This record gives sequence, structure tokens and C-alpha cells, in this order.
Amino acid sequence: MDVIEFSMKNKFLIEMRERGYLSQCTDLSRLIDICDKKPITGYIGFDCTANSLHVGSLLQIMILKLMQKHGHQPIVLLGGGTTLIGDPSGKDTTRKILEKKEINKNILSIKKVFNKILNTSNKKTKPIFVNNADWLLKLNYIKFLRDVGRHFTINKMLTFDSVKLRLEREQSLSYMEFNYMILQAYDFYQLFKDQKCILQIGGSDQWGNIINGVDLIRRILKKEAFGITSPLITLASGAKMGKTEKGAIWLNEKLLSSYDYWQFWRNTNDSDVKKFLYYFTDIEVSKIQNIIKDEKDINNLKILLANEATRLLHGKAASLKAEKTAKEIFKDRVLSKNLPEILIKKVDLDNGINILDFLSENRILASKSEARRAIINKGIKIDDVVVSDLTTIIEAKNFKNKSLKISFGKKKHYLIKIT
RNA sequence: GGAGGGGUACCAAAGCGGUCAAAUGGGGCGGGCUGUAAACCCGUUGACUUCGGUCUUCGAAAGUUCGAAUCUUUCCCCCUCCA
Repeated sequence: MDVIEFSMKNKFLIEMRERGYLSQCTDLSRLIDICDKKPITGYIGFDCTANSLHVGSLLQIMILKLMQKHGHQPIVLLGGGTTLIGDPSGKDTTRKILEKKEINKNILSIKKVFNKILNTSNKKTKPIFVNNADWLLKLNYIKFLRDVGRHFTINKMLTFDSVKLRLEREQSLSYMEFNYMILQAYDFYQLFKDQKCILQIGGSDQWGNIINGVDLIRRILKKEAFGITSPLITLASGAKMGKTEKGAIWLNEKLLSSYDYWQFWRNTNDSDVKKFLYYFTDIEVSKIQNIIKDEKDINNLKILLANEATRLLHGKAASLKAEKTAKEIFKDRVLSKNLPEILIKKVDLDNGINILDFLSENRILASKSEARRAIINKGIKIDDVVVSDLTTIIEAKNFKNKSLKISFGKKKHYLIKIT
């Protein structure tokens, strides 16, 4: 970590540090001076491999939001061009190569999240969206090599972790991916020229890519640019945040409901809660400090975290609703009206539906085998009664008040209704 | 271009003619304990099944065999060393 300026006086950077967003900076004291004098423009790049970002990118978005709070201009760079190549950082194997069409679709979907979390009403700091495909796809290979490529030495490129680790692990690294860092450096250069963007922020795994951009700007334009990295968030469990394949915590509501999103935060590990309040809420730092001091019940902190994080992304109403639903399910043990609903036709019930068919057909579980296993493991409940018989039939007479609650595990509940 | 090594389920990694739907570890899921936490313990982890089995799966295709993840051939991909 770089030397922290103890006499730091710029409010934006102070809060960056207080919230734990600051890991490394290329030249912190210079940046402080500049931020003090006038608003700056900074950018963060996002990968467009999926049709939604997940919580792993949330910290970066929070940083953009913090920039806005202090009057600085954020640029959201959507890597429509670089996603065609694939960032080798932190990856052992080459990423799936996507087609342009798919990437553009992803970009549209990803953008929505930024418009929800960031402030779009203040004209001065309204996020600027750029897509690096706009300039990268136009590049002329030979011209690019002469203008930009000359500033990079292979010797140095080989020392960057993204490359070095891949080679050390005897994983192949294609020439295509090897170029990624140059393209990212070029992005920064481009934004510096076009938008007077002097700062690039990224996760700590982006350090190498970021300083390449700073260097390139200095070499070509003889101008000063800055880079900041945020710490890589690892959970108390050591796992990377939001990483699991199946249980990815998506930010788009279509992929993960606001209730499940709320639950994700509610289930935060004890030792992560306080940290997360600084990271993922916009409660004032001093207020968080007081809350932590006064609140002795860690579960209340988790609820606060869940409420605030959900509010930022899905809005106040969704957050309140999720909290209420959770209270009904876990505290009051009553049948909540806000559970995900599954509607079935009355005719289908006439002959009864086998529980296994029901669970798999309604996608509560992926297959009949999985449903069978869940029942054998006592994981399925109907109206809070464990189902132990694989041949259980669901019939109209099981429905009290025209509805039925089916639970898988302790946390997943569905309300079945007859239409 | 030459020589050698390798591609196994979500990941890592064993198996090297039948007892292999494939050891083991991680991850996932469920149960127990609890606080909707962690740790820990137990179970489970291809699909379908009339629970007897059946079908698909060990890079791809073809073949040998009563029988193949395991042997042969071709092809594709990866790694190491040499040029």
C-alpha cells in the first residue's frame, strides 16, 4: 500500500479512505492538490461479459457515487471493445469470447444498474457513459503499433501480474489477451484527451492496467494522470465476493429479485458487517461510527445493511417490502403475501400433482432427481410440515384459503395459488 | 518443424480392460446446532425410473473386445524442452 497522507485535507479522498475504498494511488498528494482546486473527472471500466454485473462490481459503483457526492464527474466505461478480447487479470483460462451483438445486449442491461445507483438528476455530475468499442474498433493496426505500441516494452509487460501469473501457472495466454493491457491503457489515454479524464479507478487487480494508462498519457501527451485502486474484497471466508457460479449475486432485478438481494446482505458474515456498512451504504461515516458503537445486536446491523444496500439498488419501496417479508417469514412465522408466487390452474389439480413433478415443473428444483433428494434430505416443507413421502400428491383440498406454502430449505419459500 | 507430457463431472485431481455414474479434496445444496451468522457435525452432489433397472457422460470421431474413461487409429486442443 502506498504511503497514506496523514494530513489529507481533500474531503473526497478523506471519505475514500475512511470507507476503505483506497488501496493504492499513483501519487496521492498530487491528486489531493488537484481535487482541492476543482472538480475532476474519473472513470472506471466495466466488463460486459454477462448481462448483469454482480456484487463484485458494486464497490466500484459505490466509488463513482462517492465521486458524485463530492462534485466530481464520473465516467462509466463499458468495455464493449475490450470484452471482445477478454481481460486476463485474475483468470487462469481464456474467457469465453463473445460476439459483438451479445455484448451490446449486455451493455444495455448493465447500464440500467448505473442509472439506478448513481445520481442522474444533478447535471454537473450526471454519469457519462462511454463504450470503448467506439474508438477501439476503428484502430488501424500499423498506426496503433507505431503510435502506441512503441511505448510498451515486452520486458515490462511480462512483469505484470496478469501476465506473469498466467505464465507461472503454465496456463496459456494468447497474443490477443496479451494486448488487453495496452488497449486499456489506450482507453485511459483516449478519455484523457476527449473528456479531460485524469483519474482511473479500479480493483487492485487492475493496478497494472491502470499504471500503463498513466504511463502512456505521460509518454505521449506529457501530461499527468492518476490511478487509484480499491482493495479486493474478500469475505471473512476468504472467498471472492459475488463469485460463485450458481449463486452469483446479480444486480439486475431480472436475475435476482430484490428480496433475494436483501437476503444476501442479511446473511452477511458477522465479521464482515461493519466493513460492509462503510463499503455498501451511503450512510455518513460519522453516523456509521455511532451506530456501530451503540448497536449491540449484530443482527440489527445486518438488517440495516440489507435495508440500505437494497434501497440503493432497488429503491425504498422494494427495500421496505423485503424487510417486511423477511420479518413475516422468520420472526412472525406467518404466511407472507410477498413471497414469490406460483400460479397453477384448477384443472391441473383435479387429478392431483405429484410433488416431484410439481417441484421440477415449477423450477423450484432443477430436476426430479434433485427434488427427490431434497425430500429425502428433509428439505421440502408444505405449510411448514416436512414432506417425507416421495409419492405425496398435491390436491385442491390441501389449499387453505386457496394458497399453499412450499419451502425448500429454511430460506426459500413459495406461495402456490390456484387460478 | 523435432522430442516428450497431457485433455476425466462445477473446480482440482485419482483411475489406466469388467467390482466405474467414476476414489479423494474444494465448492454447491439439504439436515443438525444456532442468531436467517461463522465454526463444527451428518447427508447429498448426471438424468429418467413401475426402484428391478434404463439412458447419457471421462477432448472428438471411428475401431478392437462378450465388455472401454482405460487398448488401437485419425483428428482437435493444451503444456514443456529443442529448432
